[in-house]
Amino acid sequence: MEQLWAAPDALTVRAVYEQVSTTRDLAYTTVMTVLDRLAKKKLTERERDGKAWRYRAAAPREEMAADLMRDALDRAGDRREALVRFVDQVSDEEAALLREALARLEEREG
Amino acid sequence: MEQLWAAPDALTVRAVYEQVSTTRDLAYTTVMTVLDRLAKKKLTERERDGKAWRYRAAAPREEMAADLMRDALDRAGDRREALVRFVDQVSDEEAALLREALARLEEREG
DNA sequence: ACACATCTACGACGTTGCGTAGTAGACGAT
DNA sequence: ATCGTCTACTACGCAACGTCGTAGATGTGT
Repeated sequence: MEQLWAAPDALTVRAVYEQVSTTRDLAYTTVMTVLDRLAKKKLTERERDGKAWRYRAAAPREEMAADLMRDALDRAGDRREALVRFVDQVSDEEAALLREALARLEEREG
Repeated sequence: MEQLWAAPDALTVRAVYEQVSTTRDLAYTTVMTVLDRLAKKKLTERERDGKAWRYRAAAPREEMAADLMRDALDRAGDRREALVRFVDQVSDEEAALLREALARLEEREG
């Protein structure tokens, strides 16, 4: 159900429901429950808008992916080894992106 | 239950059980079931040894971590963005390890 | 004021994965 | 024959998840 995050931001339940309805046949309440549960898990934030709530992804997809990568790395034991294996798996393009990201980091940190 | 992988390799159920018993109070059959389930999920391989099976981790902890990192990255949408965020989260030491791993990769690939 | 639509809150049900464990059956050793 | 050791199969409780229904509050049109 995470593809709700593909939408821009701060949507009302109704809006998400309409959106989702185009591809899946779900009840309005189902969408609501999911949104609520995600909010409870802090994966989503919500703010009042009159009677209704507006939900917004607490963090973009990319941040979530990064968090998951961190979690995975933390379970590794030998982080060096894990990182080596990771870059081994990665495509050339991704390796280039990684180098780029690291370069940018270095530059920022001085 | 994954800390069974801390052990070296190719252990019989009995051996794993003995090992685990030192820190946790589990039934022999419990260990067996867990091993069996892990085997079904291909996280472990087994080979006959007389009547019994010997189990071996299909991949070391670090490989598993690397796989998880890959999975996370694949769910990112914008991989560049995800990698940037990832290196942002990472400690200095880990960033260094990453650079090292990338350097090694480059060297190997030419 | 009343009916109707729209929301939220809360509970419920089935499925799945997991940790734990018991029982049954096979087989070798004593 | 009886034990001990193994595997295979089944089961139970629990949590998470996807799905949804019902109840109650509140706003809107006539």
